[in-house]
Amino acid sequence: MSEKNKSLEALRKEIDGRDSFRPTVSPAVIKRLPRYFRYLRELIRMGKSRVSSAELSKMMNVTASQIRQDLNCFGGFGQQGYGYNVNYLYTKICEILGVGYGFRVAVIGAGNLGSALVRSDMFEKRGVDVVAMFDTKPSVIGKKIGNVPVYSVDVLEEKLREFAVDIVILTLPKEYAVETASRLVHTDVGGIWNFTGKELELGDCGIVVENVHIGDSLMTLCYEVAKSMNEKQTGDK
Amino acid sequence: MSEKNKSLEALRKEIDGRDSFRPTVSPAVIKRLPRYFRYLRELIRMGKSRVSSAELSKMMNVTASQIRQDLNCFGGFGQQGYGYNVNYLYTKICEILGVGYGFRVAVIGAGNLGSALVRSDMFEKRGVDVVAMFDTKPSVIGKKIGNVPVYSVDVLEEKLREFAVDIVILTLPKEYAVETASRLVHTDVGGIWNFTGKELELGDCGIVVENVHIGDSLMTLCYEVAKSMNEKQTGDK
DNA sequence: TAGATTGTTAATCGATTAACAATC
DNA sequence: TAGATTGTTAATCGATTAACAATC
Repeated sequence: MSEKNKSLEALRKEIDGRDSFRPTVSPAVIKRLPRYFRYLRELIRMGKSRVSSAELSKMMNVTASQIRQDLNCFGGFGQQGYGYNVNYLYTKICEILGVGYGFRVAVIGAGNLGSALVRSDMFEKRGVDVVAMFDTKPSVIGKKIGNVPVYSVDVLEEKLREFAVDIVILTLPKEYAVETASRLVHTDVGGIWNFTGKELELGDCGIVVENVHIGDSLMTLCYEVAKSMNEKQTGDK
Repeated sequence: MSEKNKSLEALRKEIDGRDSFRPTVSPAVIKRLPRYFRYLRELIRMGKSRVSSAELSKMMNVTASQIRQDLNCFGGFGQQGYGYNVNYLYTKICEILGVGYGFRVAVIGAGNLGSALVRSDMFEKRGVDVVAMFDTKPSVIGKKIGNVPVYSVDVLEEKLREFAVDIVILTLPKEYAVETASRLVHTDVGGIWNFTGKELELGDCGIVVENVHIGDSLMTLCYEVAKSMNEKQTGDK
């Protein structure tokens, strides 16, 4: 952090009376953070220890200006004349994103999608532990899916408490989305990763919701493909 | 379409010499179209035949202004004093997005994710046909996964031609992403829905790419959860 | 006709880019 | 020191919202 930032921070503390402080960062920036995370991992894998915003911008196909602007929202992670230390920057991005915070997740719905997610390396890569799954089907209850035990949804609240679950992943049919979410409101769960297709609006109940619609991405692709076919046909572009 | 728009369209044709014309619509609008698609379906399911931008805005948690602005990018689908006819609007959105165009897709990589996608109702809902899967594992080649036959990647080009595949879904390990994509460049495939984690940059080869990173969405959720925990702890907000 | 609601323009807001002084 | 590259401000660009005239 630069000297200037330090004094600004000090000033803020006086006004604010708090030590820990996360400045409000624009949603556009936050949505880009995981991408930095991925590319920094890649750089580490490649054995690079140093990177400039110009290099990174070429890799990521964005402007160097945007990279510097984005990173600066969280502090001065670079050094003039040198660039960014890859490992340090990676550590910082991890801190910001809560990687290695040890978040504990449970999956409700042990169907195709839920099972596929659990069997992937997605969670491990991000320092997130999958501790339990839940389903209603007797044939899966008591079994394990990729090392994760499956419980009956009847014991949901109990097990969530037992495992100190932070985040719940909903991969059950959309019909059950709302009732399940309302059960979660009375637990200590802090976030819902919602694949049900039913967009949840939990208001100000202390649970953060991320609604996922994979199909939307397919549709925008279809739009682009249709457009490109049209252009080819009409000899355009 | 209003009278005014009609004459503008006529004027454009003169300048332009073409009949079919898709105006350039901003990416922000395009990304919102699938959401309109979903909510219109919901309205149809509910038996509503008419909706105003104000009603829809309440349902979708966006401004009525945005809805009118968005829809108008593609033509005047509404009627002053009345609102929008749900079925007509749905038809139009479907046309724009290529739903019912009969896109044919193939999945390369019959692992957990590929299988889960194929077994979901996502494609059916959007009028997309899954015609083939490909893998290298002898144990799955020749089998069917949810009605879809699995072929060896050795016969990829041949089968893509045979089935007239428009879009390929990549659900194989990221190591094979680039080599597989380069094979696709020499086929008639128009789009790639890429789940490999390796971001593909195919440049101007006529193939549209949509890179999907589900994990990114998990990470932004983690960010928000961490922030919210912090705020609770510091008694903030 | 009166009421309602769109289509559309103009105003605002936010996000990106360019530029350069600060500084390592 | 000179060269490189950040941090940061100012300029530009794009997207959203507000407002209202057009019109069903």
